[in-house]
Amino acid sequence: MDEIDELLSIRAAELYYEENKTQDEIGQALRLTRWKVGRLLAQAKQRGFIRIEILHPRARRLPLERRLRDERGLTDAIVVSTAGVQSAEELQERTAQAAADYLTALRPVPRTLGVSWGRTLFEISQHLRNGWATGVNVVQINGGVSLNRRAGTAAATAVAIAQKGGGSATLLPSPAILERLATKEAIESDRVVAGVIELARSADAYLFSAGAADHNSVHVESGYLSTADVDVLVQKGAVGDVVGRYIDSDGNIVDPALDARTVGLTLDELRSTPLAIAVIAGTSKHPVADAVVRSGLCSVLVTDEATALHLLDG
Amino acid sequence: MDEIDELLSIRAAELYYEENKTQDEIGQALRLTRWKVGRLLAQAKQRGFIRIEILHPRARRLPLERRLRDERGLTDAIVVSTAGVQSAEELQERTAQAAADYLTALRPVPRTLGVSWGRTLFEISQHLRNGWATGVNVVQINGGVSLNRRAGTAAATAVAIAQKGGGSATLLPSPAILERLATKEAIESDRVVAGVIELARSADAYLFSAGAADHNSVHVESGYLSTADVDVLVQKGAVGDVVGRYIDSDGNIVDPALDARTVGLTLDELRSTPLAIAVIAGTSKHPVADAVVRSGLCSVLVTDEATALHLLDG
DNA sequence: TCATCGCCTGCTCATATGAGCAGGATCGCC
DNA sequence: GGCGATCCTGCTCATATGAGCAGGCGATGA
Repeated sequence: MDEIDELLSIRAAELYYEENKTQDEIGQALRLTRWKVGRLLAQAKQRGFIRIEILHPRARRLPLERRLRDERGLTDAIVVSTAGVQSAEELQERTAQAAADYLTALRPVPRTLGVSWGRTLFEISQHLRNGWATGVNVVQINGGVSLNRRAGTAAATAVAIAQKGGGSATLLPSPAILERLATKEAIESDRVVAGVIELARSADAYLFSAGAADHNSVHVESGYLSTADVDVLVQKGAVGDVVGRYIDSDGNIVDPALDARTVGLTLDELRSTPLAIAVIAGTSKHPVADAVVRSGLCSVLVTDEATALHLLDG
Repeated sequence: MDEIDELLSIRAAELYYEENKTQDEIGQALRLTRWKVGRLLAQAKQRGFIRIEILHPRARRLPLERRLRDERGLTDAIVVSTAGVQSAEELQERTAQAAADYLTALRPVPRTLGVSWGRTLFEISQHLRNGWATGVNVVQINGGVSLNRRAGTAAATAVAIAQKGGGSATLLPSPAILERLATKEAIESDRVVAGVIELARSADAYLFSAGAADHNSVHVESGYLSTADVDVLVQKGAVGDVVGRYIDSDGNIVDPALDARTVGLTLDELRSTPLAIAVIAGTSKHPVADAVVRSGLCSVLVTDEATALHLLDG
């Protein structure tokens, strides 16, 4: 296309999209046939001169979703738009809303849903509507008895999801990470705990997020890890955690000893489930999102536009 | 419209604009009739959920142009898009390009074109193509013999416009501002100078820019005014200058004594001409652009999107 | 309870747009 | 300069979209 056609296609686009003229009218104005105008418009679109954006907190990016499915082998993907987002909190909220929408629309409705806990999961629980499902039982898939004043959000999350879905919650009565391996093994052999974990293994679907490997982690906030612990993990290559287990950029466990002290479903168990829904948004989580998707930890990903682009770039 | 319809309209817009589905297909997917889909899309547009942008350096904003004509009484308006502009220079370039395009397309072709000088005018002269007109004579409308090393850009501007338009330039051989009123009157009574000014008065069209009242002014750079002089003018209410004459926000001369020492067409002469093309772009020129348009100093305005919005806001 | 109003729905018909094709101009290549 | 290949143009026809309208539905007030 030469420069004249390029300019004409811009003029045509202005008249078509901003002035709502018909291609025929544009043809008369620019002394072209209407077919030529149609072709100019098609070229303007194809060359990216025309940008159409859907500006709405609930808007999604279907082309990115398709690419994630096709190029990253996901069963499904939900990508929320970042257009007009002012803060990280807003992005988090949009993503949580989308995850809640996804759960609500999920068919067949899972009878048992395994959930992790954290800021993202809590927000999802808040965005679910009463009656989002009828009779969904929720089971925690990793340890979540908090050590400090934030105690209870893990439980509150699972309970809220269950109650709003007309079912009940089964909590995993255990810390996330234990100090000694022996204690962890003792807890896991407890009949109640073992039963919960067994139930968790049998869930129809799993919903979890991932944490970045930084000092803002809920594990630091909850007192399971110190900032120094996190620094060590990062040095060993950790990019973040999934259900309390820290992974490197290939999705491998960074510190097997630490992992052995972590209560809950293992990553391999998660990987082998047919419906694992990961909800991961925000710039700080790009590396861990990448690891999760590459190593097949989730079959469904709910994320934001920027993260999706990051995943597809590599 | 209730929330359900709002969400549906977003889903429909995604499928329509991002996935190129027909309204009928969308209807099947969302279990709606195609008419409902059409209405949802219309509402999404009307409520501003859909934003269509034309991304191109040469793109214009026809709705803003129309509003400037209708609401600000301009004969014509050219508004360049600011989408994707990185720097003030880029904006300046786009606007100069648009001014050059406007001149080239102008019908009837002016036989004599009066021009001012400055950075904007120089850039316009550079963007004009050889043969943009056949036989346009150019005449300077304000004094432009520079006092320092930048000497010659005023002349170069007029000459370039004339040469590329297949005509010749008539320069006004006088400084822009003289130190003493008597000198100014003496120069204006000189036969050559008087002849040039007479020719300038008879031009078919005028092309000029406006300067902001700040220390970056070409008058400071050229040595006609000191930064202190500018500060005084600003204190008296100056928002900028047109053909070397400083005006306040109502378009009135700020300092009549200074104005009397300024050589060239007066503002009232400019106001009474049928075709006065002002080219004004950039945030720093918003106040002076406002004054120029409000006081009827131009009949045609070439500007950028942000400036246009500023003009229409008030 | 019922009449009335106004909005919404799904239609018909007119118009706008896109797909595909045959002829012709243009370009490069010898 | 001649020749073929390629691209481009303007058409026909099929499809998609928008305007406008009649009927139905629910809300509202007597």
